[in-house]
Amino acid sequence: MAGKSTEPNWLSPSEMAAWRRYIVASRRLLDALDADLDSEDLSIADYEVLVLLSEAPDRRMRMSELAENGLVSRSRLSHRMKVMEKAGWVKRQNCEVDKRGQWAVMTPKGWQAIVKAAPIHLKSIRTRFIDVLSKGDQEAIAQAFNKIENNLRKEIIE
Amino acid sequence: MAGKSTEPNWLSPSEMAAWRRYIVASRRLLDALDADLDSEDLSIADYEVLVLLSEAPDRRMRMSELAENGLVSRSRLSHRMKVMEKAGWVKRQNCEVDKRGQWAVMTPKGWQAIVKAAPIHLKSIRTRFIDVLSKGDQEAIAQAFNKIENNLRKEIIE
DNA sequence: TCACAATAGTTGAACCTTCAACTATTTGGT
DNA sequence: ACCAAATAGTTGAAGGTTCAACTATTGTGA
Repeated sequence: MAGKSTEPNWLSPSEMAAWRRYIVASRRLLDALDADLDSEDLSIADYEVLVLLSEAPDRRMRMSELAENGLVSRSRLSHRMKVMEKAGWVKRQNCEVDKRGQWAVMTPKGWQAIVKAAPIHLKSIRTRFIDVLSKGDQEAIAQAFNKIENNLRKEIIE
Repeated sequence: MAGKSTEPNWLSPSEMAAWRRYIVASRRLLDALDADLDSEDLSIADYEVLVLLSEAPDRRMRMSELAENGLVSRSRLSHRMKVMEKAGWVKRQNCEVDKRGQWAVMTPKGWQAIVKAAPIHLKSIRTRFIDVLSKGDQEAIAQAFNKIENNLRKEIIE
């Protein structure tokens, strides 16, 4: 541990390359995926909420569980839910077991929306991500981001 | 090309793993990096604008060039600039050569802000990304995301 | 030179997200 | 049983982003 903690420990050129390419390409990629869903009037965020509900038993989930699995704040989900409810994709129901709670329930219309959007989004992921990469690339990414996530998770616990 | 175009071409488990880990870890990573800059009252977006300016000749750049290099819309940059100008980090100057144009100029205060924030952000990138990965991981990421970006770029031209 | 298209940049409105404060209910300790 | 703390969820305000419309200037071709 030589050197003052305030001295920047600059990235080497190859480290910088990895970081920069990751950041720049990721931003473009996400923008493209979002744009691909424009035709369905869905954002990626809303799409993901619908996917989570579609996979849940009875296509419903408690608000807080949905927020956690979707990696969004409760507040954000609450606001979003109001919009999605108005669009007719979901509705909310009181939870009998825990009277503080709410169920987020997917409606038939929500199901239709996701069934219609899924092939588009899937194709989008394929053409922009999966099909561009070799099997080896994919494995390397899975492994690398697994490490990154474990490392982040570790920090929360400490 | 067998099958109707509307039939989802589902991802295989290993493809899904690569995609999911990438998306989930990326979101967490970006959140963590943003949180690390909270102490400096900077968002990553603003930090990046300041870095671009700090590296430019005379620490100034035309608005449209700044927008393009920073991967943000002109409108967004314009709005952001107003806030950053109020914070004293940048100022705007008329461009004599092109009278439609504006220079975004970094102020000494802006320079100080970035000098102070850089070690923090760098350390953040190191501990959460670079140092977690092997040299091989880093190379694989650089290569993979290079492919992704080239593929995206290709599409724009077509 | 004139007219028309393209470019630089800004603006306001609509929309989305964050943050802190709030209500209501449940849990845990004594 | 009681009370304090924790949890579920919502809300409004403040701030950020997007979108389309707008002004001003520059480039281009006849």
